[in-house]
This record gives sequence, structure tokens and C-alpha cells, in this order.
Amino acid sequence: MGEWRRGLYCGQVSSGHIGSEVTLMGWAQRRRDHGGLIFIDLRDREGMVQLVFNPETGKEVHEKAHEVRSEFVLAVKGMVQKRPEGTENPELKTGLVEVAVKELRVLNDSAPLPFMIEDETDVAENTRLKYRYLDLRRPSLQGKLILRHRVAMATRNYLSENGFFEIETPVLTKSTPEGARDFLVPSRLSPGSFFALPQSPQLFKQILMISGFDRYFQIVRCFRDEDLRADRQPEFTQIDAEMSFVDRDDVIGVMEGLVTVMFREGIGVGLKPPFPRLTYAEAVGRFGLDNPDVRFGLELKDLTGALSGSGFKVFSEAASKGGVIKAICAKGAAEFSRKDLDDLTEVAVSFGAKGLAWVKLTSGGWQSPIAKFLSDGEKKAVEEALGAAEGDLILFAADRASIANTVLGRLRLNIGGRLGLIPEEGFSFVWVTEFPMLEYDEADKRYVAVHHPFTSPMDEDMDRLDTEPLKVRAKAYDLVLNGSEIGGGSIRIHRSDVQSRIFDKLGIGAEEAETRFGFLLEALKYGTPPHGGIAFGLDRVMAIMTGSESIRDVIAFPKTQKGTCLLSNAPSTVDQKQLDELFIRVAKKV
RNA sequence: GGGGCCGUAGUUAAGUCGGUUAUAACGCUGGCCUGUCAAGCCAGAGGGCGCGGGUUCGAGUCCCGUCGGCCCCGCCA
Repeated sequence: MGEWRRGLYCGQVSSGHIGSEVTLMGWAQRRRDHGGLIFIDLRDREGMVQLVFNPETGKEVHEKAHEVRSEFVLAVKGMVQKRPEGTENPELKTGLVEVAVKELRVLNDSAPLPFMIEDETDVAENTRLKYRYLDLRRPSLQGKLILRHRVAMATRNYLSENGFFEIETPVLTKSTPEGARDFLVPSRLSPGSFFALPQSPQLFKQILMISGFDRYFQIVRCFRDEDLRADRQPEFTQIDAEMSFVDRDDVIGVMEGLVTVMFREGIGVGLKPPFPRLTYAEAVGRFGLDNPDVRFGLELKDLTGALSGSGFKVFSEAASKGGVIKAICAKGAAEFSRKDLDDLTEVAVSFGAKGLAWVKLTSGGWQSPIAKFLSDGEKKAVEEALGAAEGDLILFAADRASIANTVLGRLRLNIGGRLGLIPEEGFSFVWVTEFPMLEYDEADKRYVAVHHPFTSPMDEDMDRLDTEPLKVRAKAYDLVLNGSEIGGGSIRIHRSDVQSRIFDKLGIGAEEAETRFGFLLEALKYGTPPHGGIAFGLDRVMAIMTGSESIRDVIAFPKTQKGTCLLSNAPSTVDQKQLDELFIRVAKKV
């Protein structure tokens, strides 16, 4: 490079520079060697510009250009000139001009690449992850991370302007028994003891409210040692926020402003808050899931009343056992093939159904394995409840409410996809509120918190805590975007007596509460303000904003589904010396 | 813990009923070529089919195991 300094980025060269000399540095995207003229596309993060080497005007530099190969790192000095008439490239931002190179310095060469640096790639993901630095040279992936930066900046600016302070919380912290599996870090100074990496900064942000900071936020890495999915990595990033002296609607209001700014600054999309809201009961009742995709209809209808006395045993028994009979009606889906129905049945079974009852409404009436069990009156009632007409397909689920809803909710998404009902463009937000406080864990034989143990019950439900605990609703809320949960929060418990009561309900005894959360219970005694907050999954937001299939596409160095890093080969074994210092002995794999 | 899909040149894929020397495109190497931009034309190198067993006269093709990638259920307060 020597004394040369870059004047501007390749992607910034424009007609305004015609006639001036520029110094550019970047990577050789591709060389087109005509024997005489040589063209090289020089690429950097801002784009590409065409370099021209003409043997008649520069024999020596032309000779040198001959050696250039893909991804060589080049520095050039040259004159920006208008491209000859008819050779402009409208595909390129810089396509009206080119740089006639006078001097070339090859700053570095490159071995032949394992794959080409281009956007339309169909290279296997494991290869991409092994050579992530090359993958990240692709403009599309680079663009996603640059967009992520802009959204993070917009987040910091907005929250700062709204009185939030960014305050860091510990990464080495205390393991807590509730929730996801912790990543543990051994303590050398306290042999036999372990830190945990935070699943979220939940307790620390509450304590910051007790300290009187009033409003806190952090763009913070969180860790959960659970199995991975397309939208779940073991380490992920939350936009974490907490506010004092607020209720639910205050938090929602401020956060709608945040989301609006993120989308405006990120991709120039104008959102119009307030976003619609559904209670948990409505969401599950109408869409089957607590993360409803409200971009299309196909809603669930309750037929328990109409069919509880049905001659079809599956229906009548479900009803008599306290379950529900529900259905969805897919318009025009009577043409689904046997194979389609088999696929749908498989989906239903995978989510806990014992089978799938269906009806095709044909010109000849009900075509269905269960038609013979239903009276004409019942058929009529079904059609009316669903608004069904000839050409439609009706699918039933009769089971415990939780199973029936889940099954139909999933079938709804599947059929919505098959029938092309889900819009490809657009961002559809919905708040889901009034979640249940508790659910019963059959495996552990105890109540567990649906949100987390620090979530406040709704005031009007407090007195049901001991009589009907499952009916108690929490001051919790989730933000759902296009059917994905992108954020969730709650108003917290700010009284130590209430917090103790909830721990008790969760089967966390006084003693255990003391060991695990004693510091919080103690802190709550010293003038804790009412407070609440929320956390957004930044990776998920970015994946949706960029139309990515997986959050791996918006994370620079993601892990594979087995939780490994193909680039660095982490995790790995360590030296015996390291283990000895930590007083750790590795057990044999069973 | 479980279900499904996939591993063949550097990359992406084809490979029939098990049968001579495993195909193609892109990339790579060399040559020709002065307006290309997925440059073009010609020539060439490059793999033994993820790995380990087994069946067979013979396995990329069949069987068993194993490793790895992806999707999903469970799990993820």
C-alpha cells in the first residue's frame, strides 16, 4: 500500500468524478481478459466499479493486470472516465463510469476459492460456515449485517432520546433453576462453584429499577443451552428494556415507538401504531396459537356445543371429557388429493392429534369418512358455523383444548401456505396480552410460570391464586410479527410478599427461594418502584426484516444445529492443566 | 430422546435393474482474443463417491453402523 491512501469506496465512484484521478482499494471480483483490454471489477463494502487496463496507454500496468485473479487485494490509481456509448452497465450503481488504471499495486493474492463470492449462491451451508469470512463477502449477507447495525443504532438513539440509560450487566452470573438450561462457567477462585451465563439480564434490570435509574436498556447477548432451531441459537441478542412507574400500556406505547423507528431507519417502512391487540384467550381461540399469524383468515370455530351429542365417538367422548371440538374451513380446498390429506394428517399427529377428521363439500354433499355418523342437523350446524360452501374442505380436531387448538393452529398455517393465503410482503404486528400466569407441568407435577416467576398477576385475578391458579392471568405481553414471537415482557412483581407467594405457588420453598433469589427478595424490601419491561429478539426481528429463512443469516458467526462453530471448531477439548486449575474431572461418556 | 431430508471433482448437480476407464456445468490451469460486465473460443488438469464394516464374481448404487449439515417434535420461564 505504501504511501497510497484510499480516496473513496469503489461503490461510490460516480459521474461526478469523471475526469478526476482516484485511488481505490478492494477485492478483484472478476477479471475479463480480452487479450488487449482487461476489465477487472473491483469490489468493496460499498459496491463495485469497473477498472480498465489498456495496453496502448499503459503497457506495464496492463501486463501486471494479467496476473490478477479472483479476490486478489488491489490498490489502483486511475482516471475516472465516462464509459463509451453503449457499454454502460445499468445493473451496476457505478455502471456509467469506469476507472482507467494508471498504476496498480497487488496488495495480496488469494488462493483459489472454495466457492464464488456472489449473491445467488446455492453452496451447502456447512461449507459457507467453515469459510464464513468468504460467505460474509457476499453483498447480500454483508447488507444484512450492515442493516442490523443501522437498526441497533436506531434503537440506541430512540431509547436514549426517551430517557433510557444503557447499563451493562454481568455475563458471569448466578445459575437459576427456572427456565432454560444454563451454560455454566467454572470458578477457579471458588473451586466446585459455577457461574452461569445469563439467559437474560432479568434480575439485574429489576434491581437497576430498585436503584432508581428509572429507565434502562441494553443490547445484550443471552445464552440458553437448549436445542437449536432455524430461529434459535444458543447465544442470541436481546434488546432488553425496563421502566419504572409504568403499567402495561405505558410499556407497549414506548415500544411501539421503538419498533416503528427500527423499521423506518432500517428499511424505510412506515408502521402505524398502535398495533392491534388480542388477549391470549382470543389468540388461542381464533388462531390456535399464542403467536398468531393474523395476515389471513381461516380461523378456528368452536363446534363443541353443536357436536357434543354426535354419533361420532371421537367427538362425543372429547366433549364429555371436558375437551373441545373445533374446526377450520379451507375455502376451495375440496380438491386436495388423498396425498394432501395424508400430509395434513401427519401434521396433525405430529402435534398430538390422534387422527384427522375431514369433510369435502362436493356437489354431491358431504364426502367424508365421518359423514355417516352425523345427523343432517349437525351437518347443517357445522356448515353454518364455518360459513362453509361447496368446494370447501373442513378439518376437525376433538381433544383437550390445548391439543385441539395447537393442531388446528398448525394446520391453519400449513393450509395457509398451500393455498397461498399468506402475503409475501408486509409486516403484520399484533400484541398478545393477558397470558395465563401458570401452567401445570405434568412431568414435574407442579405449577410453572408461563412467562417467568417475577411476572405480576393481574390485580383482579389475585384472589384466585389459591382457588383457581390456572385461571390467574399475568400482566404479560408478547409482540408477534408475521406469526413469530419477536418480543415479550411483563409488569413485574414489586412487593416481596407477593413475590414470596408466587415462589410458594411454583413449589419453590422459602429456603430454596432464599438460596436462589434471596438477593432479589431482599432488594424488593427496600422501596421497589412499580416497574415492567420487555425484551426483543433482535436476531428474529432482523431475520424477518431481511426476509431470511434463518437467524443464522443475520448473525456474523452462527452455530450449527449441533451447537458447534464450523469456523473455529468450538467447542473443543482443553488441556489437562486447564482442567486441573478448575478442579474439573471429565466423566466418561455413557 | 425421537421423526424426516441430504452427503459423488474446489462448487452445484446427474449417475437407470449392482456391470468395462464415474458424467456435466461453473470454477481452476494454459493458449487465442481491444468494449466486456455470468465476456467469448480452444485445450487441459482435477474425484473414486463422508467414514467403517458387510453381502456379491463385481457396490457410488443393496444392508448395518457411524460422522456431519439442514428441517421438525420434545425442550426453549
